[in-house]
Amino acid sequence: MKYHKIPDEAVRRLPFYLRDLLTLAEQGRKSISSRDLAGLLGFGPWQIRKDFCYFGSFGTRGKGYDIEKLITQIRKILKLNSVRKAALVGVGNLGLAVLRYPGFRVYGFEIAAAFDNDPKKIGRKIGNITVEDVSKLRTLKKRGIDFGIISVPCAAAQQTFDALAAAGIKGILSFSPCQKKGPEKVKVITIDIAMDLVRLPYYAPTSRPSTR
Amino acid sequence: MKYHKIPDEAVRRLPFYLRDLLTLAEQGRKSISSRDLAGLLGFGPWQIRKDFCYFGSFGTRGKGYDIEKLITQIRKILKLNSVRKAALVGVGNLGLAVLRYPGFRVYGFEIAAAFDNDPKKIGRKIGNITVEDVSKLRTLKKRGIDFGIISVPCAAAQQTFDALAAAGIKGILSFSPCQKKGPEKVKVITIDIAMDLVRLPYYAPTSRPSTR
DNA sequence: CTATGTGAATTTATTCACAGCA
DNA sequence: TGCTGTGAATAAATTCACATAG
Repeated sequence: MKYHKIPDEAVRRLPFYLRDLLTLAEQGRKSISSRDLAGLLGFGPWQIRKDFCYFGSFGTRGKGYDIEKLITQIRKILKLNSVRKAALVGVGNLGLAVLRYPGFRVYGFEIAAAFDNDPKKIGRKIGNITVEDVSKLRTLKKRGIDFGIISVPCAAAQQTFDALAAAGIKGILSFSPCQKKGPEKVKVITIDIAMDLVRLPYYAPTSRPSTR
Repeated sequence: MKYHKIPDEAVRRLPFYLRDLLTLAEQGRKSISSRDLAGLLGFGPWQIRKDFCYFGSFGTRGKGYDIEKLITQIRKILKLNSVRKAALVGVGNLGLAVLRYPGFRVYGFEIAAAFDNDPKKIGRKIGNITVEDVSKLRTLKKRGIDFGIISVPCAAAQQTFDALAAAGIKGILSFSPCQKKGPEKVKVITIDIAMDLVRLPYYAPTSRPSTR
């Protein structure tokens, strides 16, 4: 294998590979060919072989890919080989949904703390997490929490972002479009549900106004 | 302007343009140059001019783009020029967050109905929406609801998807990775929060295990 | 003289096609 | 023979550069 700058698109696909491979492993499946995996994911076998080839070569010719080995490799590439801890800021409905969602664990991710500025919420226990005051954010580094999730109202997003950055957080997943990034080395991924929802009508066939 | 097949990436960017343009309009701003808009969005002015050029030419040379006109145009392109209605299925924490989120209106989108299969939730009122039994999904078409949002547990995702498709829904935003698409003409956009969260460590600088 | 609109150039990503290993 | 690994070919998207309109 030669050196390649890894396409961002390939990195974006890795979690999806991991997701389906974990399901396969759970079902007791031991190995899979690029063709079959492609079938599950809905794109071509080339894509899969090409993507894996950017990172190394961990298949067996004539046989396919060993699922366990592949999972280990992708985890390593994504730096999920040891547990990653994230702090959630903003315990509203969305925050609660994230806190209660059990699905991060399987990827090696753990929501390890939750914060809010509402006294009525502080102290409340959700699962094994107790909601803390946002002023405690500075303790994150000490606690080995490197990632943050922002689910606060728009108006509070920028200051939350700044506080997380100041706390030494390395990456942030934000549900608010309202923090316009500062001059940071913090990786930010923003999910704005409206941006996706609003795109549906464009693709809808023969869309008619709902005014009938 | 000549005919162009519109790049999917350009379509994906349009809602973001719309978002920032709406903010500018709200601030009373009347026009903006591709350079300034690019500054807000974090990419180059070429991108913006190129994207708009795929759809027509609605700027004024030497002057910039008229914000109101641009908003109208983008709305038209995205087929958001009349109100679009969506039904939410699955009133859990995530569903509630979506129902309570006031931010879709400004794009011309309205959550017009909510469904669940839990008798304890059916009949409950959230804002001006009353939660209905999922068996009522077949009434959607009649009510002019063309889009669906799936926020049900994984196990129920496939049947929810099928029910929405059977109800004549044109597009679906799903928060579940568990509906593997059938042979449909329904456009599906899936958001899997884990897929984004899990990507953060890859980009994090000098990521160390949190095991110290 | 400013800022759009758009072909052309460049970069990036996808798809192909096949050599080579199990 | 079957399926991977990977250069080469193709397609797509981004960036440039400049003619052109206001």
